Amino acid sequence: MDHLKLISNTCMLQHVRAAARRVTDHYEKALKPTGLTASQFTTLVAIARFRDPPITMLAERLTMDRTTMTRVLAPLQRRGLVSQNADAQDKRMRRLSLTPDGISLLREAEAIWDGVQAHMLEKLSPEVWEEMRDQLAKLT
Amino acid sequence: MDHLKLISNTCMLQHVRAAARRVTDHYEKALKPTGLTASQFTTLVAIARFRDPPITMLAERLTMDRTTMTRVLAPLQRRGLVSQNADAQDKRMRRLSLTPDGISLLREAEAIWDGVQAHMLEKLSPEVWEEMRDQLAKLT
DNA sequence: GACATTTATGTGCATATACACATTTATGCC
DNA sequence: GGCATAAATGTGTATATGCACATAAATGTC
Repeated sequence: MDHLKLISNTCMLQHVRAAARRVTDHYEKALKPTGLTASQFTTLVAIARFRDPPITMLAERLTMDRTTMTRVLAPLQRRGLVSQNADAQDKRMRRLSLTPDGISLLREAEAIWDGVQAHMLEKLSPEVWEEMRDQLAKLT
Repeated sequence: MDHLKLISNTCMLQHVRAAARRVTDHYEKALKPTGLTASQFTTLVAIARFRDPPITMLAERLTMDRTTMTRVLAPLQRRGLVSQNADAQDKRMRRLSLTPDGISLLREAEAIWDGVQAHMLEKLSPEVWEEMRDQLAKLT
C-alpha cells in the first residue's frame, strides 16, 4: 500500500473529523424544529448544568476555544435564550444564564435529544459507545 | 443522575465534536510549517490519491458537503497548489489536480503526518485506533 | 429536434472555529 | 499606594461548514 493510501485509510484527522460531520448532521436535522445548531444545543446544556458559568469556564468544559465560545453565544443572546451578567465580585467575568425562554426551549430540545441519541446508539450499542467515548477522551 | 448530566456525559454530538477539535489542534500545529489547515491537508491527499477527481466525487470521498469542498479549494488554488480543468467529455465537471508546487508541498506534509500520526497512535495504540475507526464508520 | 429533467457546479448567507491583538479589571510586590 | 503582571473578555481576520437558491451542461422523452 502506498503512502497516500495509508494516510487516506488511517489518518485520525480525517476519520474523526468526517465522523463529527456525520454525527452533527444527524443531530442538527433532528434539532431543526428548535432552530438550534449542534454548538448551540451543547452550549445550552452546559450552561444549565454548570450554573451561571463564566465564558472561559464554559469553553474549557466543552474543549472549545474561548473566542469561539463568544461567537457561539451571540446568536443565543440575540434570540433571548441566554443572558450575561457581570459577576458581583469580579467585574471582568460575565456569568451566563438561561432565560425562561432558554429553559423552555432546552426542555424541548432535550426530548428530541433522547430520540436522536437512542437512534445513534443503535448503530453502535451503548457499550461500544461508552468504550469509544473513553478512548476519544484520551486524544488530548 | 439528572437528565442534563446524562446528556453532558454521554452525548455523542458533544464528545465526537470535542474530540475532532482536539485532534485538529494537534495536526494543525504540526502542519503549521506548511501553512496547511486540516481540511486542506486532507484535500491534497485525496486529490493525489484519486487522480484528477471532480469536485463532487472528492466531497463524497471525504464525507464533506459539496459546497464546503468548493470553499476549501479556494485558498489552495489561490496558493497555486491545486488547479482545475474542465473535463473534455463533460464540460460541467472540473477535474482537480495538484500543481508541481502542490506535489512538492504534499510530500513535505506527508513527512510531518508520519510524526503526528505516530504521536497520536501512542495515546490509543494502533489496534484500538483501528477498532475505533471502524466503529466511527458506522455512524452514518 | 424541442423541452423537461437530471447532474455538476457556484454564490449568498449564517454560523463554527481559532489565532493575533486589544481592553478592562484584579492581584502581587515593593 | 503605585506599578508590573495576570486574568477575563472582546474584535479583526481567515478558513470551515452546510443550507437555499441559481446556472450551465448533459440526458431522457415525446
